[in-house]
Amino acid sequence: MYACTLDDYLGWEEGLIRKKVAELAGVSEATVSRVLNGAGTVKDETAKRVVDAAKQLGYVPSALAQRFALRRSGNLGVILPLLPKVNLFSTYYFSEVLSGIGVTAKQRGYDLLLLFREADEPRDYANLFRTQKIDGCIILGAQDVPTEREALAELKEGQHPFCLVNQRFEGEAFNTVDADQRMGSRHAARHLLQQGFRKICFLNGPAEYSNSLDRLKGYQQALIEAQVTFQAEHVLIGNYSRKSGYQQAVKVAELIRSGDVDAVIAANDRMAIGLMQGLKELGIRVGEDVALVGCDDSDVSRMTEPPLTSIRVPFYEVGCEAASRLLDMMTETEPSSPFEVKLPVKLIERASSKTTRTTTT
Amino acid sequence: MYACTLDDYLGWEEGLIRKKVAELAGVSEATVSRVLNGAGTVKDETAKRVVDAAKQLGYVPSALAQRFALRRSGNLGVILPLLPKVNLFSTYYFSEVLSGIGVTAKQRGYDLLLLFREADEPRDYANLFRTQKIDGCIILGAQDVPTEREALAELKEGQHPFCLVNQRFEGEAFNTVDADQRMGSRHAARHLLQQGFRKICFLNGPAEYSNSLDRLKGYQQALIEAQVTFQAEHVLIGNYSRKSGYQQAVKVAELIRSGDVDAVIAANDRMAIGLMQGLKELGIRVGEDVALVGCDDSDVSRMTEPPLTSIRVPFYEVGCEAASRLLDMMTETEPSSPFEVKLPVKLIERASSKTTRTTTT
DNA sequence: ATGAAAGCGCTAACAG
DNA sequence: CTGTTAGCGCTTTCAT
Repeated sequence: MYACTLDDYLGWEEGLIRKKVAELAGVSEATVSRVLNGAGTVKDETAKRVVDAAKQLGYVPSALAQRFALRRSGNLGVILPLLPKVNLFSTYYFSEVLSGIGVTAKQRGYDLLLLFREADEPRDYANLFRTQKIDGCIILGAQDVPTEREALAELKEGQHPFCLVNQRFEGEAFNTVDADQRMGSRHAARHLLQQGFRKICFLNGPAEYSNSLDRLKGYQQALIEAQVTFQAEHVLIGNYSRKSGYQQAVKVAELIRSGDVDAVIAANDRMAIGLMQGLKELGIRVGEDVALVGCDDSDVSRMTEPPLTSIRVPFYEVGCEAASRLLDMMTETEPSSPFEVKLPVKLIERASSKTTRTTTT
Repeated sequence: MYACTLDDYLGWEEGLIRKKVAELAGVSEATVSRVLNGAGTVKDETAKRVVDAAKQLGYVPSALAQRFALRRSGNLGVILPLLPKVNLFSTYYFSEVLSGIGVTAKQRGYDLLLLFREADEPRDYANLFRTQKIDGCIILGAQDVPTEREALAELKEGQHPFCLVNQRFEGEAFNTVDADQRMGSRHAARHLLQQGFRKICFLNGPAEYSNSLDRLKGYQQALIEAQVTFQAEHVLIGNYSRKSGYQQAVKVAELIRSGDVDAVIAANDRMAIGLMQGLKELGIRVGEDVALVGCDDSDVSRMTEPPLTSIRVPFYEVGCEAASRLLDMMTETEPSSPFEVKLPVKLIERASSKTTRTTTT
């Protein structure tokens, strides 16, 4: 439209369109602004003239100038770890959360600024606010390590609105949206217990992720509820990568062969799948010799053989919720109290956790 | 730092920091600007004083104001289809490309603005430039449909720098970075032919994606080179989803049973996996009764049983290349000619394409 | 209901 | 080498 305007071919400067619109509508530039923002009070008839003139000349206000004048970037920052090569996180997880955030932000007139955090890079989140690149931010893949805590404390200190996704920090009242991982692994363990498994091993992720601790707690809780004694040596640790699951297979295989273990819960699908492959190579059949449950219900859980029982987490909704809450907080005038949301999860039963056996040994 | 400054507690306005810095360093505000941008010529000694003063007061220039003054947003837009629910694209693909773009943009001082395109939404890419939200953009998941061609033509008409990833438009000289899909499926077909398979079926994606056509051509070319007659009924069409692969299994099974087909190439891994599952349910074993090759070498190709032979595409590098070329183009003064880059792919042989049979029927 | 004018924080001539 | 000054395009009082 703009490119085809007659005036455009006459060669006048870009910067003068606004004035042209005002002239064409027979009003001042201030009124053009008022109309296009729906702000102030303008007579319907003049408003119409302005809108028409703008359309005719193909005028669209510069978001850049608007935001500068308003001293708001209009951007919601999303900080996330660099994914490729290091496949500790599932791309499924990020895609879903990101989509949720994106759709919500868009609905509310915010743009998404994607900020990759490289592994070695200092976490200077506050600077993003100082430079006015973002008005608020959502942090994915945060870890409970000192540098992260410092960076977040600095954000809070500076009154910068931010929200963590899937990571809580003990002792700090940060805004958080999380899935109820504890309930998830509790369900998983219960599901196995109900089928008669009693020797359940737990392949967890690193303690830097609060999710790992939550899952462990849920597992322990279920055992206690079923009056099964918790055994520390039934807890193994991986790093959420497929490889780490694969490597633990040796250990798990031993436990199975010695009769110490008859079922396994893995803290995510990637490790579950690695474990499955490792066990298979060692001659142990998942779904027959041992039951297995994963976490995340990523798209690969349907693709394994046998299909993997898993905990479905509403990642898309987690993203929506985080963005929505954060934006609320950003648009409110009086400071609201920090939120800590937990979304429900669901056990999806598939063949990997259903053996024909009803009891063990 | 800023939050802890002594002056801060004295309650002066945010907006005056810059002046304070200038005063503290005993220079004008213009010199502060010069120093912080490394522009102009400033005596080393004064520069040092300015840097110190800025550090001491915790002053960081506002990117928002800078960009406004420079009339450049500093943003690289990335347009991509909304992923969740409709799983036609692999999240792996997007994560990799996006990471490549992100890292490259960051190195060159650009920020990434993520723009989700909802399915029903009009493709008004040009407006993003008019509003000065972005200075250039990369388009992922574009399709060869009239509305897309129009939107892109408008961009080109307006001289807006943009680059397509993994999609070319016949007859248009748009900037493109693509993988050599044609060579990929040619390799795939050759690989099968070399092992004695002669009845190779091709499960392709929709024609709206140039990749689909490229892959088909490579497949046909390999057949011709091996003097095997191409048969139109050996080409099936899915929509790149796992489900569509699954659904085609019935048809493929028939072809296999009737002895018309002994190997299959699927245009992506998702369909290959769906097909694999479908065939399995129909009692046909991939890697034994039929050979199968996928495309993308996504992370799931290693997780199937048997592992899936696939075409590895350097998606991360595709992202880097697209961003890099586009940024070059944006920073050059004289208009350069359009580029059309094709990155090499590689066949990754796994068990799904290696049967013990050496010939057929 | 509308116009005039002051600024948002920074850059970039242009002087000196 | 450095200070002065005039904008960048928009919003927003403050008058009228």
